[in-house]
Amino acid sequence: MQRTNFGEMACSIARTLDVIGEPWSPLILRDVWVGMSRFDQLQADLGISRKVLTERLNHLVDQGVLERHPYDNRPRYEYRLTAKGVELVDLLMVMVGWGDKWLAGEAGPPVLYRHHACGEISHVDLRCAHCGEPMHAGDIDLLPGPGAAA
Amino acid sequence: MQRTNFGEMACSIARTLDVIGEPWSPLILRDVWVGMSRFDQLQADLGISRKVLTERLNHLVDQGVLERHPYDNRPRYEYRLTAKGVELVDLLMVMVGWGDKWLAGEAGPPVLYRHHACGEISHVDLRCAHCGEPMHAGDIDLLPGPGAAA
DNA sequence: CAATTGGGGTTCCTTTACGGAACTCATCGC
DNA sequence: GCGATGAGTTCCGTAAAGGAACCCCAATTG
Repeated sequence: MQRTNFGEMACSIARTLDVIGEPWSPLILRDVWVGMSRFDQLQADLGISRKVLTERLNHLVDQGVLERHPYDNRPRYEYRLTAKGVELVDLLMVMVGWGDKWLAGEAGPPVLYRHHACGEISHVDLRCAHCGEPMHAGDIDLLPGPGAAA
Repeated sequence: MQRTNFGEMACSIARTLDVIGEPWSPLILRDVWVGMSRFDQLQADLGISRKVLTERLNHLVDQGVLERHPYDNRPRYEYRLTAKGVELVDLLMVMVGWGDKWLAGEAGPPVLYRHHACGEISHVDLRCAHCGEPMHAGDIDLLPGPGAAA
């Protein structure tokens, strides 16, 4: 398919896509997040080809998003989220929020979140890390940062 | 590529990927978000093949994420975000946040956000829509929802 | 009024990557 | 010793990305 390399672009969106933008990668993270951690489990749950699953897991491990943990004396491994990977779950949670709102249809959302702090069924909302007020597309100005392209 | 159809899965992540999971789609949304709206502009800025750009734009319009607006008497169009598309920008903002933190390196982030409400350079944080407390991977329990697979 | 330009796509061809099934390899438990 | 199990690898057919060339139409330009 001869895919363009997004990792070289001066854009954090493109760079993030270089890590998890390939087909299946977000779904693999989702499964690992909810506790599915072994090769055959993932393969069966996703219905992904074993070849592609191998490629994706290697890439995610290379990128420091997943870690391989031996769990037996044999060459058997579990995949776990690293700290870097755990923070990617934020992205998944936002995807879930958008998909629940715009794509779930009559049946409603497939999964609900209960928030530990308040005990309620809820979902995520984006806030400014500085002042705590809502922060969405129209609430910001974009400025060139230090890593901007020359 | 004979890609698996994510849209049929009972998972809001998979369904969202069905809308914007193909290569380039998030970058197209980014460009439209920052005001780049015409075919040739997008093509030149992204370096994407015209064929693929055509396919992606059609798909995003079909999915109700972008709208085509004529801007001349000739057949000339601008692409704009719909309400559904504007809310996808949340996803982009979270990707930026993660990429800035984990992938920007020495040079620092390529782009900065100034939040209108407080005037500060900031970034997004995920909060519970119900109680306003932080809401990340470890702060929730997952429960089956009404649209769960049988 | 013919020639050029520019936006917005098609068409065609080559290269890559996905899907699926079969196969390998090492180690247990029996 | 013998099948079962986990974790991959190999191989082939097909579909999708990349790239360049081409097309259509309206408005300038000379």
